[in-house]
Amino acid sequence: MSCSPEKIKLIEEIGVHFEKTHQLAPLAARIYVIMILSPKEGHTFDEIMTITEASKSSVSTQLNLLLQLNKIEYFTKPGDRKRYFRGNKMYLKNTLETYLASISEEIKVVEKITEFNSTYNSEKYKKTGEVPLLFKEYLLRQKENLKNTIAKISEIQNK
Amino acid sequence: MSCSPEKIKLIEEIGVHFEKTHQLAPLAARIYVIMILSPKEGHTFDEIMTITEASKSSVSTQLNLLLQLNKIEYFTKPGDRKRYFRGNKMYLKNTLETYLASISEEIKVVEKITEFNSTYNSEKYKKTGEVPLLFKEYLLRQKENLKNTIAKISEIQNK
DNA sequence: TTTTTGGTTCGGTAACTTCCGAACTAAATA
DNA sequence: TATTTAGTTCGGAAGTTACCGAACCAAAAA
Repeated sequence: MSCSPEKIKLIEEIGVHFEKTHQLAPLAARIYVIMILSPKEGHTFDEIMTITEASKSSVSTQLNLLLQLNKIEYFTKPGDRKRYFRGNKMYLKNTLETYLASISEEIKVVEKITEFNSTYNSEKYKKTGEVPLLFKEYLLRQKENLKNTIAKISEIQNK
Repeated sequence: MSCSPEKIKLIEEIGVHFEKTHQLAPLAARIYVIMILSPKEGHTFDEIMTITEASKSSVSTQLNLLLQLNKIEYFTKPGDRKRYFRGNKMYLKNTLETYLASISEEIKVVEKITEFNSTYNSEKYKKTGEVPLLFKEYLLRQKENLKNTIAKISEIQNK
């Protein structure tokens, strides 16, 4: 059940990326990558320990965190006490929904900034006013793009 | 030169947001917000110390970091040794360019994941293949959206 | 009933981040 | 020439994060 050198390399590489994009601890990010790069049969707790070379307690904590965040899921087999972990089937949709939430946040922030500047720094705002507007329009287009994509994915996954 | 309660509230509120979205230390994030919410005349080193209630050394370090990151700039007045700090006129454009870089990164990551899964987990990939494709299309549309917005902003700012 | 399996929980620690104070510097002023 | 101004730089303290080992627990197996 050990990993090919190629997979090990990807786990580290994409792991670093996921630390920032998903705001996860290094170990959690690596586990998440393993789940995404693994077949539907999933991995057991022990396999994850071996692949990550991390301790039992750390694996337990981070697995439970990922479960709670809905990034991974597990299934069991009859007459087998072990849990088999894999990426949540909805993980890309969940990712997009997280993006949607943060875009909405960002739109609010931009609105607060432009509102403040247009009332308290009006002479500054007059000169640069168009740029914040273009920025906001960009954010709104992106929000639409996200909503449409989420809708399309829902359509596929609910059929 | 002290701040209105409204501005103080915004500095903290948007500051927390900027810590994550711009990957800045708390103090750096707050200084950046101050710059964005301030008139074109900018603020001096001492004013920033008073508003943030931070030490000289911390303000110095974080100001230089923000300058290096091109998020803020300063100007001087003849016969006045002080520097006047303000948000970089290009800060929204710079923000979008950072977004563009990370989108391009993300596209690469998604490509690596789908490539790996389609060769090593082909049976898994067959069932979920459409979703990663939609995801990638979403990223490409977003990249276009970003590039167009950056172009529009450049047009305004270079005129 | 004892042991093994498949974990969880807790206390601590090592490493990293963030900030501060004190000493320093270079230019301007007295 | 001495002092003030406008910062910079360095060593370290305090707080936070990420991980580990050891003790623990509940269910199943021996």
